[in-house]
Amino acid sequence: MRDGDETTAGAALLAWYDRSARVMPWRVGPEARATERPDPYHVWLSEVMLQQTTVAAVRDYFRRFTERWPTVTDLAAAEDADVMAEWAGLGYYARARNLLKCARVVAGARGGKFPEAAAELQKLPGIGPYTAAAVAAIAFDEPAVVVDGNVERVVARLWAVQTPMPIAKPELVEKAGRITPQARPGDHAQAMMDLGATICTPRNPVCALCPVNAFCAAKAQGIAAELPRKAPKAEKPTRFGLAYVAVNAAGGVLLERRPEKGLLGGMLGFPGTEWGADTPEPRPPLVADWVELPHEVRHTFTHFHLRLKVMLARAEGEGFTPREAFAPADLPTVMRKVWDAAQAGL
DNA sequence: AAGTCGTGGGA
DNA sequence: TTCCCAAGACT
Repeated sequence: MRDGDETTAGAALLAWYDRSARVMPWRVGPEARATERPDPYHVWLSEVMLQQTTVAAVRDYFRRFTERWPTVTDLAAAEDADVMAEWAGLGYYARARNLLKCARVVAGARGGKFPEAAAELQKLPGIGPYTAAAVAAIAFDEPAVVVDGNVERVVARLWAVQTPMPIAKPELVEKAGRITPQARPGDHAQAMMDLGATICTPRNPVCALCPVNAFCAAKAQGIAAELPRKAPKAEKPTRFGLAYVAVNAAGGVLLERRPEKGLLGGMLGFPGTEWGADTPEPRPPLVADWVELPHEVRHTFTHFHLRLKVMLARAEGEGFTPREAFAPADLPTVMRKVWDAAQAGL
């Protein structure tokens, strides 16, 4: 990309977007774009769900949330447990806790209306630099500089930035600002992200189909696939633990609500040991005839692998969740795997 | 300011 | 199987 090309490249990108924007439940279609503004609640909700999460994974969650809670005021009035259960399986559960906090601020102090400026949006729980800029641009037409992983990659390639991530971040933000137009900033941001998701992909970018390939320094140098550069990742350790599945005669299940902070914070789970470097000592939640299941559960989190031995027993006692109040879909995935494993032993 | 925090799909 | 990683935020 050369100085002066920004306007031309931006126009080519928008033209491509008008042709081939992907259809998503939270987007206003091209036919209505001239007359209809996106619902800020929908934009915010989708952007929070999309943090570090693929479009394919988000779609059904977005539909269920908006069907169940059509407005931010409805969401603000929801029970915590219902929101956490609806979020179960999507991951990064702090997002759900902050989502609810944010909804309650907006529905309360702000009378149900989101602030329109990126600087104000960023003060709300769960809204960082990216999400604030994205909501301001898409919902409120502010020419905010929207920088996510896609934009970083596209910009690094357009300017052939060799600086490794995350050191290159400020430089990439500055360059992203150069191609951000005053008009249609929301469509521009979504165009950059669509481009990164479908053409300017991490591996095997399809430069031949790229609407801005004529301006791309990395393509000219034949190094598009190598950018952005990044430091090698640390190896993931393996942790070990025990999980206890107790079922009573009525089909009730022994579950516990995990602490608000930390891994799987605020979610339901089976009682168990800590997860450490070695197989821990047994620590059953109640006295029963525990049987170890033949297959352990394996699950990988962001920064460690987990192997869980699953202990199963039929037992009676206090604190069981009644059969009709328990849905496996309300559990985070690792706990749903434990439940699935237990089914084989029942 | 590095570490923490999920998951499912693709290569 | 294993690795990579996706529309990041929080501490």
